[in-house]
Amino acid sequence: MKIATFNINGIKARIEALPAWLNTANPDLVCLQEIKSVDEAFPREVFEALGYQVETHGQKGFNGVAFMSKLPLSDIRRGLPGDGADEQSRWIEAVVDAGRPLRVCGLYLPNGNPAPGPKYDYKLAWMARMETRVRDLLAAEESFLCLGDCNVIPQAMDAARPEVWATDALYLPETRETYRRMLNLGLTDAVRARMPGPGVYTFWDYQAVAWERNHGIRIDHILCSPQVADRLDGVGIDKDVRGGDKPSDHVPVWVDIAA
DNA sequence: ATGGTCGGTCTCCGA
Repeated sequence: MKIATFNINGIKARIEALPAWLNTANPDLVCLQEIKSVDEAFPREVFEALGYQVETHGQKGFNGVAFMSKLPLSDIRRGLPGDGADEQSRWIEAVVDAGRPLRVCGLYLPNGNPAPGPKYDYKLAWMARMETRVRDLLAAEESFLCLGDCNVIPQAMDAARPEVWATDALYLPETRETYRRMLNLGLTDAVRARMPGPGVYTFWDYQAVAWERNHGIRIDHILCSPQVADRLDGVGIDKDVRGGDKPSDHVPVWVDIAA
């Protein structure tokens, strides 16, 4: 079973590149971030025609997450628990039925810049809520994945030029400590486990010819529960997508899970 | 050399 994450940076802008990648990569399930669309305006027919069930959790203008799945989904939940006043669409969760149930959490962790400030406070509070959800799922001993744009550069080796990110919300010590504490509960970073760095990136800025100079960072992550880590058959980063026509600034990251 | 690029949108804000 192939499960992927892809920050598409706008569904309207990616209406050609996303189907092209789906046809080539053929994932069973993909978690999308930054759909930048309300649910009613999402062009679901395009993807249903390719055999995908589409489940969106959008909002106007910014953010927004979604699932596209060729396998049946159940228990679909929208929104990260823990703050009823949070109106940002950054979390979607479902159980995918592939012989045995696997819970999939698609996430778009807040960017947090500028730091310090209210946006950084929101990032840290959001991470605390995510940790609570992860603790609950671990306690239940469920098979689950958390995957998406985590907006965290875990280590210096995950940036081509770490010095540039020294004061950035994606790399501040408190960001990395908070993220690491969550992983240390028992989650496996699938890409790091199978692709030891340095030089493994998932994002290249549109600015400053970052792609041409390979000035990338690794911020799109797939975190596996212990039960899923045992079934990890392969991981990949579809880096070539960044060099295609009208690319997103992120590329797809995927895992292959044994049946 | 304090710039540069995208996407979505009440032409600036978020990344």
